Order: sequence, then structure tokens, then C-alpha cells
Amino acid sequence: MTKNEIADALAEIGTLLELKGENPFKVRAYQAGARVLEAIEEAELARLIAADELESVKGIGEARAQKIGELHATGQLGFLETLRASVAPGLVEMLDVPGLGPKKIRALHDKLGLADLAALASACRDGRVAALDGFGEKTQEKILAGIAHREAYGKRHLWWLASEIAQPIVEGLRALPGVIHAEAAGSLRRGMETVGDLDFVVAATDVTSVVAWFTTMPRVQEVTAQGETKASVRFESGLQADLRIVPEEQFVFALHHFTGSKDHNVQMRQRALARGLRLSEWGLVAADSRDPDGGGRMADGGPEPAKAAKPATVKAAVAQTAAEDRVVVRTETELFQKLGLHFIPPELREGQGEIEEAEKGELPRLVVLGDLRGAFHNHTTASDGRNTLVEMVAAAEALGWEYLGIADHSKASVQANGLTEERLLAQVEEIRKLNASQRFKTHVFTGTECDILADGRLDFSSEILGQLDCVVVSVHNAFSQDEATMTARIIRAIEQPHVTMLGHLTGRLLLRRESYRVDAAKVIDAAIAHGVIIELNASPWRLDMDWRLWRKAAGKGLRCSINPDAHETAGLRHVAAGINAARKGWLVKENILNTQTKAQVAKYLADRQA
DNA sequence: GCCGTTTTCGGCCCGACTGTTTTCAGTCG
Repeated sequence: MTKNEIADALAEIGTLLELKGENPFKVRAYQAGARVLEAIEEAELARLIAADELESVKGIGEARAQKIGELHATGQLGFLETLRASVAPGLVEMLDVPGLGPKKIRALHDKLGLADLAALASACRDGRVAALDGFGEKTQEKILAGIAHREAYGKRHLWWLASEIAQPIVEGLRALPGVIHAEAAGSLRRGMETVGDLDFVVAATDVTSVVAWFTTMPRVQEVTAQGETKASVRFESGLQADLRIVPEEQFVFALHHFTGSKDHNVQMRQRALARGLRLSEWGLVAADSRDPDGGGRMADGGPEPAKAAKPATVKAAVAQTAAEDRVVVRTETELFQKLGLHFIPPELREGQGEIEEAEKGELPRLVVLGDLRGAFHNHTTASDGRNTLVEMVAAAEALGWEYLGIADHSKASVQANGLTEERLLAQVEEIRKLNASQRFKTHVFTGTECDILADGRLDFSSEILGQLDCVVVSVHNAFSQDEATMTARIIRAIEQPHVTMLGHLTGRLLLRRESYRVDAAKVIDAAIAHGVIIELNASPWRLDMDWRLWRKAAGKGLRCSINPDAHETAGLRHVAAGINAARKGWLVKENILNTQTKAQVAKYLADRQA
């Protein structure tokens, strides 16, 4: 069984245990285990299992090491089979309904015998749900609406499109009277390739007017929550947006908190506790301000009367602390400093070792958009692009780029109007003339996006490829090959002479099409061995190779090129999405070809072709 | 189920909002 399949199995165990009402910490342990596994490489997992060292991984103990080993070796796990048999499969689907969690689902199942969404909807319609203890009319209505809109509510959204929606909202918030700061937080700020919802954090003096503006924005279909410090709305598209409003002194804490990720926040709070501090979105206070009884809830019957002394929450502690005694923090940099850390850029806050590196002061100086001096892998009307060569170069010049690499499709990509040898050589001539004319400051590098044929041969001969500045090779057909065949095919392609870089490693289209099956680690090793670059395809629908693979790959010596794969002039701007992904992959300027000057790039390409 | 720069047992991040209740459980992020 592959690593990801094992991670899925662990996550499924967590979900099933949750539905059974198991200890929540045990549930969390399985979910955390799944994430830990996702961060390990396939080969590394095999090595750890073989060496019996799985338990040395933080977050994996004896029980899970055994289960992972069994799944890896046999693809099966008796424990999981038994668990599956004991939980009606329809209950898992119910977790997708907003407002329904494990407790309520268990009540619906135990008391009304409901085992799937159809039965649940039916029970809502005839009023049986509202009659249950702990349920009511409103809950029943919400469940029905949730089932009806389940698909839209559960959908994730491309970062690029979500960002286009979020930007005017941030600007609108900043323009409101009484608003001091407003920022988009959440996975959008972390630069995730897709986001589930939008988060906004605002510092303001007048809460009600901000909430009123937010809940009446255009296209808001439903206000799902509205309180003194927060509001949530759902747009017609199903996208949800959350707003938090805090006093100015708390803005940094709230911004950090709502930027997340969850794993990062948990680690930050644990770190604060280890230093005698408590951290929340409300502030940073001494840990001994905790309620002496150990919590806010008093389940026991005998609370002594005079116990108003110590506040139970960070929020209360902040409120009770005299202004001059609070830990004052004005920027996120200061917040990290208070916990003995260097500033951690939002893109790195995934709980995957960034805190350890920040403690040592060894976080990389991540690449920024301004580092890019040009870009490769761009199409024109010669194949399936929508703008001519001249239009594309003019757009690159307007972006201030020193160079632009053209890579139209090759003849095997008939669906994309791929170029024959004759048409390609004619384009090369056209580009040489354009460069010679000095009409644009931007230099054009010739090239192709040459198809990797089903058997790993290339669509053009090496004689043709040798006449180009830059050769991108990509898979565009026979997607259903098995992993071994596909991997061997790609490796054969990059072993051939004149190949500069590999295009979109997995062929995925985010939220639309799965990757083809390929062993990324083997391709990465082969690329390094042959001095071939792997592109970070910056199309917001691709972002391929995935950011999760870059940190380790770059550490082994793999070079990157951030390629817009633009099919029109507006597509050149997609490099910004590629920069996000590169930053999430811990990449620095030096890892990336197109941060270099025209002269450096020209020399690099000439050396490759020699 | 996992974990230990106080710990091998007893904790485990923290808080807001809703709905259904009259003091709080459940859900969500």
C-alpha cells in the first residue's frame, strides 16, 4: 500500500472513531498521524519500516507504527475492517452537513435509526428531528438546507479565484470609518493552492458598522453567524467568508491566529505554555493566570462562593491585566520574538518544522515576485495560445521582464495545434528577426513544449531540439499508464540530449482532474542526475510540481523554473501563484532559473546545448 | 493514542456562536 493510501486509512480510522464517540484525543492522534505520514517521502517510509524506526517519528507511537507496518506490508488492517463494519457508511457523509458533528449524528442514528442522508432529509421533513432532545426547529431547517447545498458548501476554491474575490473585500473593509487595520488571513494568506473559505481580520473602533457592511455585501446569500466580535456569510457560489473584529491591541494576535494553520497554532501555543505563557487570538499572558480549578467549566456541584479571583481565559486575563502589564506586541515579528523565534512567513506556517528552524534562525530567505526577471514555457497563436508572439513579448516587456521563453506545443499534440518541424523552424527564424530588430527590450528565447510520447521518446529529433534555446518536455497523452510505465517513460525522456526542463510533472488540474500516476521521487533523482530542471508550473489550475515536494528536492540539488504556461498575455501574471507555491516549498532565489539575469540564463542554456 | 528541558501518568490549544436551554453542550475554526 502506498504512503498516501495508508494516510487515508489512518484518517478514516480517526473519522470512524469520532463517530463512535471515542476519546477525542485518540481521534486527534489518528488525524495527526495521517498528516505526519503525508509529510514523509515514500522511500523514507519504506526505509523507516524496514529499519523498525517508525516510532522515532514524532507523532507516531507503538500502536500506530504497528498499524502502518501492517498496512504497508499487506494493504489490509483487521482493526479498520472491524471498525468499518461497526459504523453505517452513511454516517460519514453526514459529517459534511454544517452543524452536524459526531455527537448529533450519533443521536440521530441511535434514537431515530437514521443511517444515511436520504433518511435524514426525510426525518427532517416530517418533523422527527426537531422533536429530539437537543434538537429544534432551527436545527432541523439548517440540516435540510445543508443537505440541499452540500456539494456547493463542501467545494474548495482555487487560490487565484478566491484571491480575486477577497481583494475588494479587504479594500472595502479598510475604507470603512473606524477601521484601523484589515487583512485577509487563513489559507489564502498562507498561499495554499486551494482554499475552503475566506478569513478576514479587522481592527476597528466600531464593531457594529463593520459587521453591518460585511453581512450586506453583494452576493451574500446567507448570514450564518453574527455576534459581537465575528460574523460569517455564505455567498451564492457556496464560498463562506468569516470576519473577526478585535481592538487594535489584539490585531496581531488575531491575525496570527486566523492565519494558522491549525498545526502551526497548536505548536505555537504549546511553545508558549512551555515558557510559562498562554497564547490565544486575544493575547499573550502569564500561564499562572489560569483559573485555580483548572478550567472554566464547573461540572462538580460544589463551587465555593469566593472564586472570582483568577480569570479562566486568556481573553479575561487580558481584560483584567492593567495596560502596562500586558505583553505588548505590535507586529507578528515581535510576537515570534516573544517566543524566541525568528519571523515565520505565512506560507511556511504549516506545522512542518518551521518552528524548529525559526528557533535556530535558519529559515530561508524565500523568493519574492520581484526576484523574477523573465519566464519560460509560454504559448502563442502558433499553437493553442490566444495572443501572437509580438503581443506576448509586449506584455512581458510591460512586466519589466528581461526575457521571455516561448514553448509552443509539438506536432503530436494535434488537439493543441502542435507545430511541425517546419513551422517550429519558421518560428525560430521569426524570433531571431524580432530579437535582431530590437523592437522590444525583452529578449525572446526560442523553444518548444515537446510531447513525451507514450514510450518515452520525444516528438522532435535531437537534431531539431539542438537548434532551440530551451526545450520543455511534457506528457499530454496516455494518462492512464500505470505508475511504473509512466515513471520509466518520463525518465527516458529527460535522459535524452537537449532537454532543458520537465513540464508539469503530474498533469493534475486542481479540483478538476487527478494526477497521472508517477513516482515523483524517482523522477526527481533522475532530473538531478541529468541536470534537468523541473518546472513549477504556475498556472493556478496546476501548481505542479506540488509545493510539498520542493523543500526536499531542492535540498538534494534539484533546480526549479517558475513557468506561467501562459496561453494569453494575462496568463503571464500567473507567476505570482507560482511564487506562492515556491515559497511554500521553502525555495530561495538561488533555486530558480528565472531569477537570473538574461546573460546568466543565456550562458546556462548555451552550456546545456553544447 | 501520544508524549516528557518539571512528567512513564495525566494531561492533551483556545475561544466564539448557536440553539436549546435556563446554565450549557455541540460545533466550528
